[in-house]
Amino acid sequence: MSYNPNEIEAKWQKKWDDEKAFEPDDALTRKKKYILSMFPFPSGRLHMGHVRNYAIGDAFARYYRKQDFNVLHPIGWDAFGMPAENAAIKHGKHPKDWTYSNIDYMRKELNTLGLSFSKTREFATCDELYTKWEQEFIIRMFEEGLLYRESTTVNWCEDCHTVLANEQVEEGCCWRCDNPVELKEMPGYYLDIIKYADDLLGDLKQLEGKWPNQVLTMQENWIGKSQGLEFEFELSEESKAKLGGKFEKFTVFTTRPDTIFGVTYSALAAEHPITKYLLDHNLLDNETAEKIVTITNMTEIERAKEGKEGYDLGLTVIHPLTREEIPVWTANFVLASYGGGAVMSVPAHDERDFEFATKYDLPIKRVIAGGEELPYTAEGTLENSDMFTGIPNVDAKKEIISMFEAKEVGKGTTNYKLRNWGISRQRYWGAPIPFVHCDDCGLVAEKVENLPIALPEDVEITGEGNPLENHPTWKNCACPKCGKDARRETDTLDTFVQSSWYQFRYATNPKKWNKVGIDKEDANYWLGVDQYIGGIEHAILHLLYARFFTKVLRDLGYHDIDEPFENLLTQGMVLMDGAKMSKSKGNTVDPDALVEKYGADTARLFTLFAAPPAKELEWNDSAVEGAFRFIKKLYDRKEKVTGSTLPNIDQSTLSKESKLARVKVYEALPKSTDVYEKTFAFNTLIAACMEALNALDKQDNEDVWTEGMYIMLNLLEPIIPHVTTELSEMLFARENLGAKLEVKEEVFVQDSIAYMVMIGGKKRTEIEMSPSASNDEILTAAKEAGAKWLEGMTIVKEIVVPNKLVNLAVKPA
RNA sequence: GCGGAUGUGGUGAAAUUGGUAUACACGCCAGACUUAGGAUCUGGUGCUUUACGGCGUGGAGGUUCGAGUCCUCUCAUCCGCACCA
Repeated sequence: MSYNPNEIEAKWQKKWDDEKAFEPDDALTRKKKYILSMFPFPSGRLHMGHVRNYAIGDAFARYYRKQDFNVLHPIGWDAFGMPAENAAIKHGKHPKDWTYSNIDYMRKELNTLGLSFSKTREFATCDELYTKWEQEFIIRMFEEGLLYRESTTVNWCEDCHTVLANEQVEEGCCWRCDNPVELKEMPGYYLDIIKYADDLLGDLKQLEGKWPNQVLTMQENWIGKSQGLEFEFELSEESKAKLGGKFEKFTVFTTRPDTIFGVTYSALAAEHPITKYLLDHNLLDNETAEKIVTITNMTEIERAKEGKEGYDLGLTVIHPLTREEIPVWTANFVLASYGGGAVMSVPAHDERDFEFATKYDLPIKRVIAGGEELPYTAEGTLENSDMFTGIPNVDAKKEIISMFEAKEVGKGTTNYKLRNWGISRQRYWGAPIPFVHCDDCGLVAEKVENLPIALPEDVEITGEGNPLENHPTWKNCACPKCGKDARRETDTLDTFVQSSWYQFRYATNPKKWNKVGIDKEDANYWLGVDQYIGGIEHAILHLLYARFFTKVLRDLGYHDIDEPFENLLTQGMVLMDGAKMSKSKGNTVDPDALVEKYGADTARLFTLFAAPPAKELEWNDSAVEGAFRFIKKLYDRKEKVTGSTLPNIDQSTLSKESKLARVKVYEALPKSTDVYEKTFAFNTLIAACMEALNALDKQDNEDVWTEGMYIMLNLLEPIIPHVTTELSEMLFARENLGAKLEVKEEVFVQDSIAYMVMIGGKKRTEIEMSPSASNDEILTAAKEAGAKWLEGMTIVKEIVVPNKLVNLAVKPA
């Protein structure tokens, strides 16, 4: 019978379902592995990126099950988000219906791939039961002061009609729709991720060697910790008067306190309160005021393109050490969002300040010796710095900070580039933020017993405004505190909140899902995820938020885990003709069609064979054919197997070809361990199996065939589970799939060993030696064989590498 | 600018970590079988040279008996961050 993938695959998928073959043990006693591929957004159809992601995860899960681990390998749906609303606008379908019907369809697609998911732990993040617990966490965070509401400048995407977190802005554009982001002043909810910045940064060390360096560095840069001095510039008496006595001073932050004697001006952001005051009270000439307003309306990216711009504000401050009067400017490169929106400017030792000072003819004062040219930003010794002159700048940093602290006019501080996480979205299809606005009590958290605060279903999704805001009655409620009429918050949570704790939800036994959000014992047993697999695009977004949530939930007592994902594998993209597959480019391959034509095993084999998982995978139709051919060949060779268990083979009776076949088979075996536990190079494991099959084909010993297939089917089961299980059942009653296989060293013992003979560093000839030959015998034979090349030469050095080669270093005699 | 990675046949890629470079697969070439072949099977396939040989892992040096692998410099490509004071 020839290979019929569809029949075989349907048969085993049903059997696995019936047997509930992939449910983890409820008893948390065995050693465990938690294997997780990032869950999909239910967009409607699976794409090849999903196939790759889940094929990799499934191989790990199946491998560790074979090693007797209690394996948790769950799947679910990251189900809230914009596309559901967009679909509603376009097709008039309710986001909820759209989402759940997509889930049903994609679940079927995943089923046809034969993935070994636990089916009892599946959930969608839009399930009300999931929302319920998430809202509880949010309320707890509010109670702990980790969550707050404030009105500030936010990133606004007009296309998506919502606010975006800093992490969701890529080169000034929306991460989802690529629309340029605008700045807007509006209230929002924030999680104090900065409070955890040090923890998030420090624990990256734990992940070294287990996460890709690239991701670790990206997170480190994103957190952007820098240490320096914070101090205050006191305004001159004249300036205080000009500002109506509203301001006495302002705070600046610098990482270069060692250059403080070189300060020749100070610069404020256009959004700085003092700049604002001057604008609001018409204290600037019209032209300057207009220009500053223009700057305020520009994004940071636009400002950067614009070049350095600034205006003298007509104010002065007193230098804290020299007591000199220094002019105050506003400058477009001073960021309102960092370090208080004000800087001390040292043009001699900072490139930006230098450029600015040169443009506006401001004084430049050198205070660090070294190099000819200014600005000089490297290390050196202080000059023109009063009592600190002559001190190396590295030491001066510390001394100057100490001096400020002693005088109580400043202090050493740490600043982060990381901004607090804005989690509110002005959209319908998300988890409602469980707060209430009361005229008397202010912002009040909903009572936990009232959770979940569910979305109303009778909404009109038009794309205009926030449907919750527009709903006639939903937002009316009683204040949880005083009982008076109050208004429900109509913002919903960022979808990244859901994906920040889903790994704990899977770990919680579904029997407890009604009672708890996260079960501590379950979480402590299953977490961290032993192998997490997903796209590099989440290097900062999801992976940073999930790390943050893990630490917060730990501190709130839900579990004791520090890091959610122990090992991270970032898979490469699937490409076609060098470009990412996408509907708009029309260069997609439909997984359904692929499975239909070749079967899931071929789809899986190809994606794992064509490139190592971290690299990009270039689609290649003929290579898919090649994968299919290999499986067919494997299937056809069932005829060669005569035994039904692992045979005992007398090595001495075998032909050279049979011996070689055994060597190839037993080389593939340890490769498997290596690949799953160290290198993740599935392509090399598959290649090793192909070599073994090729070598088996060159001989005809039945026992060697039986042994070879017994082992190979075991090794290939995590990759091509259907055909291997089918063959294993036919040939070995599935005994080999769970068998503990061990390398038989005698297989590698050779009758004779081929030594390469190198003379003068070049490969010249080969000699056959008995394994028992001494170094002297080998050398003698080598010299004899290489006599032709040794003529007229003196041997300087003789090297024998056991079982490998002889190298004779020579020079002309 | 800062940071991270990657450079090996026509292509995707290997190389037990310093020991026969190009395994495995795709493609290509030749042959077999076939009414036919875009099916299947067999063999070949780094470059160069008539040959002996020579040259080959982005480039240039170095260490070593021996370097894709280690060191120094350099070039190119990709990715991330980007006025963070």
